[in-house]
Amino acid sequence: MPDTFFEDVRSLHLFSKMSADNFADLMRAAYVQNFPPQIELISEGDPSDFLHVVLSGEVDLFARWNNRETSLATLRPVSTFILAATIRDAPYLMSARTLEKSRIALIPSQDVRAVFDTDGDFARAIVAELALAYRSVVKTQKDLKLRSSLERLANCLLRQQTRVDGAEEFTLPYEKRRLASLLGMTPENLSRAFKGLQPYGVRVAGSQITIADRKDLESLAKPSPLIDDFLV
Amino acid sequence: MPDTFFEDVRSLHLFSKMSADNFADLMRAAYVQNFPPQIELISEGDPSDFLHVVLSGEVDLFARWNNRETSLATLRPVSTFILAATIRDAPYLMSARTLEKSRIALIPSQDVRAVFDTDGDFARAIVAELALAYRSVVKTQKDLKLRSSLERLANCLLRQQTRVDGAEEFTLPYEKRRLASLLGMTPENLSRAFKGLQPYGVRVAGSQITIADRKDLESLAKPSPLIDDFLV
DNA sequence: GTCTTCAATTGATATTTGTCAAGGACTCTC
DNA sequence: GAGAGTCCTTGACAAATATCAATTGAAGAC
Repeated sequence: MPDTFFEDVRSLHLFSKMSADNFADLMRAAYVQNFPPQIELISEGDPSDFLHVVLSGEVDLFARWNNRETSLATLRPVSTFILAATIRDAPYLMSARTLEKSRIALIPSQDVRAVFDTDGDFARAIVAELALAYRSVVKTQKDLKLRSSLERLANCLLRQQTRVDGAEEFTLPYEKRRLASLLGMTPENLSRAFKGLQPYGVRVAGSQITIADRKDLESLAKPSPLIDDFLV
Repeated sequence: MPDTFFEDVRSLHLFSKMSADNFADLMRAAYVQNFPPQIELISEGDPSDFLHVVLSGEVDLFARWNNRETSLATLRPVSTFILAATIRDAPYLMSARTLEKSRIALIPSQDVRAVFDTDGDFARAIVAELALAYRSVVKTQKDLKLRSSLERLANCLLRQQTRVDGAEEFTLPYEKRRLASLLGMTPENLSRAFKGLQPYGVRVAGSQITIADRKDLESLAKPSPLIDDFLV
């Protein structure tokens, strides 16, 4: 094995409580690969041969239909993806591409399923992970169906500000056109939405965002823990 | 216990493989209640005290924000709901109301979590259920973000036709305004969308739908197993 | 430095979707 | 069968969002 990515993987909630033996079993057939940016790691519809773990870099999950494309999530280290497909032994519903140079650990799906069948702790960890993922998608769906694009952007900025401990000024974690896609709008509309937030004290300079008065922005955004809080 | 709803519950994938003892434990504290139509069973934000099982009738899962409301799913017997909240001991993300007179079994969440911690089979069944639910929401999200409302309706009709074994004529399973909400549009727009499907051979009379030529409608809808197939 | 490239923005316009108000169709009750 | 209630539909209009084309702006290559 090139180096000890073991530690990184083991540190994930998903793997931290399982027995050492079972973890070793999982890691035996796993391997790590480095990918350049803009590589399509998996394509929707493919059989789910591997559970993926982002060790470094950044990965975009997206979906295509009828020549259209939309981003569904962005993954940063250390996190797994395509867990549900692996568990159900079903085809991927999303495609994934690297956004930057990334190290990805690949764990054969059949090993995951085998250990899952014998290790209760692992099964419980998977449950917790899936329940979290499920709730996260439900929140996104509420965001999409209940809010206008301006409101979605406002709440997205507030969430990001919370993530950086409330700093008045911060950097957008995504390219703007991908942010637009994540929020379910076009890049052009995102530009206009940023302008639409100026009256609420939002200043934009490149990817630098300044929120002059959080309360002011909240009066428009009306953030709700049942949509915007990651952990609830 | 009033009668043997045990059998109905036990027949669910979720409970069919767990040990008889553990199932009995779960059922000991469970009870069944009959509700009239239009009763709000649970409200988003409430603590998840019970795992619910629809034994008969019909239940609507919906969400509210800022005086707006949207339907997220409709449940028919026999199925559970609010599993993820129960598992994570987190507040409900959706509200639920009966649409008709319904019998609901209520299983205390703490019992579910307790058995889940000790019964590996139950934990694995929950994993399978959650993975399915997760994938189902992801598909809905793809539907919402990648398709126009006309395309969503077209695919919804094709899915329904598949559900009734391809019959040319069938009945809509929902009230139209709730269908509109499920599809993320207004009732007015749903009416217009039905008209927009006339050129593709869709005939509407009340809740009776006739699809003259499935191929024709598919040329517009472009259904994809990765969005429209329930089991994939 | 200049050039190239690509993302981001802007303006003009088209399409989609929502809103409001009115009317029609249906069921239910009495 | 008349009336009330509800859902659905329709039309006119308004708002939101997308599209297309052109321009600006910033980062890297040379």
